[in-house]
Amino acid sequence: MAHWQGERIVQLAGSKGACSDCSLFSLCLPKGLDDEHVRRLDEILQRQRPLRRGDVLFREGDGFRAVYAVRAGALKTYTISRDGEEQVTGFHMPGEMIGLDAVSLGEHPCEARALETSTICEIPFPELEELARAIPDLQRQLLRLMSKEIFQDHEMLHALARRNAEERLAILLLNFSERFARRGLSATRFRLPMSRSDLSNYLGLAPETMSRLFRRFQEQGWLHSRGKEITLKEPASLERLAGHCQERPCGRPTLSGPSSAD
Amino acid sequence: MAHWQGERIVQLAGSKGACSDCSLFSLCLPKGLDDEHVRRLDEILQRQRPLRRGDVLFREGDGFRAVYAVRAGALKTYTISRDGEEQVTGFHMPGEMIGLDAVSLGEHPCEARALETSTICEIPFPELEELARAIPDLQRQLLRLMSKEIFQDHEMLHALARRNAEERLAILLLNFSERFARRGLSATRFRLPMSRSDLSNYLGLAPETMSRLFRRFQEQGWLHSRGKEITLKEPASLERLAGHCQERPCGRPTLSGPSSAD
DNA sequence: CGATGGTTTGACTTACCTCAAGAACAGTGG
DNA sequence: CCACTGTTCTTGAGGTAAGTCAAACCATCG
Repeated sequence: MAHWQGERIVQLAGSKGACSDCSLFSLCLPKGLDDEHVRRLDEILQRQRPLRRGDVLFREGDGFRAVYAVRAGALKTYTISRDGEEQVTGFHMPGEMIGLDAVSLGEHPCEARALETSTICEIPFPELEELARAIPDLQRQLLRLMSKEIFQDHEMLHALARRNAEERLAILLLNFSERFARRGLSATRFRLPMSRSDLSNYLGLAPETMSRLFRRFQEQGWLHSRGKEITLKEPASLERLAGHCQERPCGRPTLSGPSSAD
Repeated sequence: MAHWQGERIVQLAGSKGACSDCSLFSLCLPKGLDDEHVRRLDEILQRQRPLRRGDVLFREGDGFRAVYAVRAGALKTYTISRDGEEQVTGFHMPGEMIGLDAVSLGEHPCEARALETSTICEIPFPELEELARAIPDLQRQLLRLMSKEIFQDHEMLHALARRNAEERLAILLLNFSERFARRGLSATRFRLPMSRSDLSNYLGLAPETMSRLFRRFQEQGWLHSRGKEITLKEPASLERLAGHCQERPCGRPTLSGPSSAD
């Protein structure tokens, strides 16, 4: 499977400090690492890549060498079926991880593309594996991270298989709300970095349906949307809709994204 | 979340030898382990549980202590939403793994139930983690296993979001065909251990639709089905249907189940 | 500025769901 | 071995949520 090397981001920003907000790093800290470990972790987190909107981080079929942590911006990952059709498999916000689905095949089964100007940390996988062996907490964290992604995919399966369009959108909006809130941003006013068609694709709907849904939600007074800017005015109503989907009585995010913390 | 301890399978069959066909074990062997490692691996794979049709391996919310490898029989895993609705998240055949989605939460986010008389290996997770640290190949295998599950879930997302009912069934049938073949069984004649409603639930369809699909496929001469017994008569036709979904030109299983090998 | 691609809106179609009623099947106990 | 009973499966009729098509609208950007 050949790729256009031209479009690829080859340049690695060499210098600058480690991204201390990267998930693996921050997650390990609280567990208490000794200086030597911090230093080594720091070392492999050095490299950063700047991406502009539309830039490709990796293509389907690319050899798997590293996983990536989003520092700033946002990316989407998507598979491409033989007829060229895309299926968005996830949106990735700061602090979240990309590429874990490539470990088993040894190549990336999906493509990752920046939705806006983004910076990401490249974490070479062999080094990470090696280090995980030395640092039990890191190994555990890595396993947790992957496990969480499985768990979230299962919630998404549930949403796609059992929920109607309205419920899916409600789930998604609350999911993003929760992810923004976790980063210390507003849970009710935020900017969705992806297009409506990316959203609709992710939710297994037609773009037209997505558009109609936003209008309906707005008519109900549940939210205000102006382009990508969203203001949730009645989160409770959305929760009522999404509620059916929640696996637990309350509190736990229903469809929390591929975030790093757990 | 309280459970009926009564229905739980508490008894652990003590004695008998390790299950040498369990995925982790068999997967590590080819990589060449020394005797000591084999012995230790053997040790934690000792315990087996016999399950009868309908028996519950673990419930949603159960504390996470171990992962499980299917030795014989078949199980399904499913989440339960607040309104009591089930969503089947996977079918698990011999050599495949259950419970990896529980690592991050520390409790099982889904329920596992035997579809027929089954025996499974319980693999205590702390011991497994510990051993993975000592045996690099095992660590890698574990990461691969989880990565593969993510990858497969993404294929399933694609199927649910972008494929119609016929295509989904074709994909599923070929998937099972491939899984049976891998175990050395016939790829064209097999017995699906689950009910039509489990199948339909998994594929995000109504049971009635499933029934109609089987009839249609039979009318087309693509297969013969008598209850749970399936005979694929024109796999090529099914492949043509499912083909749209394949991520790669050919060869690779489209929606291969949570199997151990890769 | 015009070109391009994303978004909205409306009219129409359809794949799949729902409901309901039989038919086949699988246990269970006599 | 055969009724009996509760499931699961099948089949049909009819409804509807969401898709498709097509056109207008609107941002963004060279």
